[in-house]
Amino acid sequence: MVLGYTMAKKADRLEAIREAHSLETETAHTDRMEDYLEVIYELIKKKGYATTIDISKYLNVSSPSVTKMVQKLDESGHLNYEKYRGIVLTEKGTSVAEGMHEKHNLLVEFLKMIGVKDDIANIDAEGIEHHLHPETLKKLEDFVKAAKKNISR
Amino acid sequence: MVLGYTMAKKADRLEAIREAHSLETETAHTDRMEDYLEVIYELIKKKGYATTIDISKYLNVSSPSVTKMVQKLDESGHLNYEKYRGIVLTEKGTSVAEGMHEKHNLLVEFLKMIGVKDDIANIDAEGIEHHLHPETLKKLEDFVKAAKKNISR
DNA sequence: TACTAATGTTAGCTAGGGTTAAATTTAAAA
DNA sequence: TTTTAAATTTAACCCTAGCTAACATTAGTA
Ligand SMILES: [Mn+2]
Ligand SMILES: [Mn+2]
Ligand SMILES: [Mn+2]
Ligand SMILES: [Mn+2]
Repeated sequence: MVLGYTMAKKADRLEAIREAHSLETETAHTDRMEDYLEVIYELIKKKGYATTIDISKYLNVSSPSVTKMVQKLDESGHLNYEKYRGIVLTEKGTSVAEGMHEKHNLLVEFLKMIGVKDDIANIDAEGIEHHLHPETLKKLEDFVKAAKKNISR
Repeated sequence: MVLGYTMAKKADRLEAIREAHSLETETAHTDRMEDYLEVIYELIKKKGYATTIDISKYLNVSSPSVTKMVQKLDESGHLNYEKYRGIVLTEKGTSVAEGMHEKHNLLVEFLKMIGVKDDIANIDAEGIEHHLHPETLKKLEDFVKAAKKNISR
């Protein structure tokens, strides 16, 4: 059964929190970089290119903030940036962006499934998408898939 | 049925992202403040008091970082702080901390339910707990409650 | 082609949250 | 009660990510 689980003895909450906070981030990029990459990716997918102004519009930040972040993403190898000319995602940047897209997708799908309304599902997905362990992602996928199957039965 | 939902036409992802990023935070406290309050609350619950060193240990930060944040939390009215003496959570601080405790609880419970292992559930809960809309929280509660009922049937 | 409007970038500043090194204060031991 | 050790705080920094104002470039219009 999907929901077969056992109630573990309530382990020390503080130890769990300590464990959670003691992890070093191995990703080498920040949540905010992920947000920018996500938007750049969606813009390129939709219009073929991503302008400073469009990025700033969808992230609700000023254009200088976009320029600065784009320079940083160029430095970190997530995209190639030519001043005044344009942005191209690298393999690396595309991979991160696609990951965000999938996570966001999955989360919205799940949230809507349990009855959360569309706009709120998207708002929460935007926050949660940065904090999913691969294992969690996998289990959530399995769950959503199984739930879909049950519905269409 | 718990999982009755309809597949909405895939609305523009960019618009959804824009909507999500256009929200002003009405909470007046940061995610990090929430983390500190959570740990302080758990420490006091367990030992009766929360020292600088213990807080630093469970958040994996240096003691000066703790002192600084505690000063800020005093300023914001979440706790009363007496230099070198100690910390007492106010009504306001307690309320925030209890909220974190509940959200963390609920998330771990749900994640374990779908098969995520204990330690990873806690790690993800620690990240996600700051990004749950009240509506999402409610639906997740309902879901977990319903799932529990089904198991014990 | 010359001028103007739109777009993009740079400069300089802010706030949040973190660090290490150097005081202070409190607690423990002699 | 003095001396030493532990805990805490302050000082002086760092980095991320944001902003406004000013400047530079590109694109569109006359
Ligand atoms: Mn997203
Ligand atoms: Mn996001
Ligand atoms: Mn937590
Ligand atoms: Mn947390």
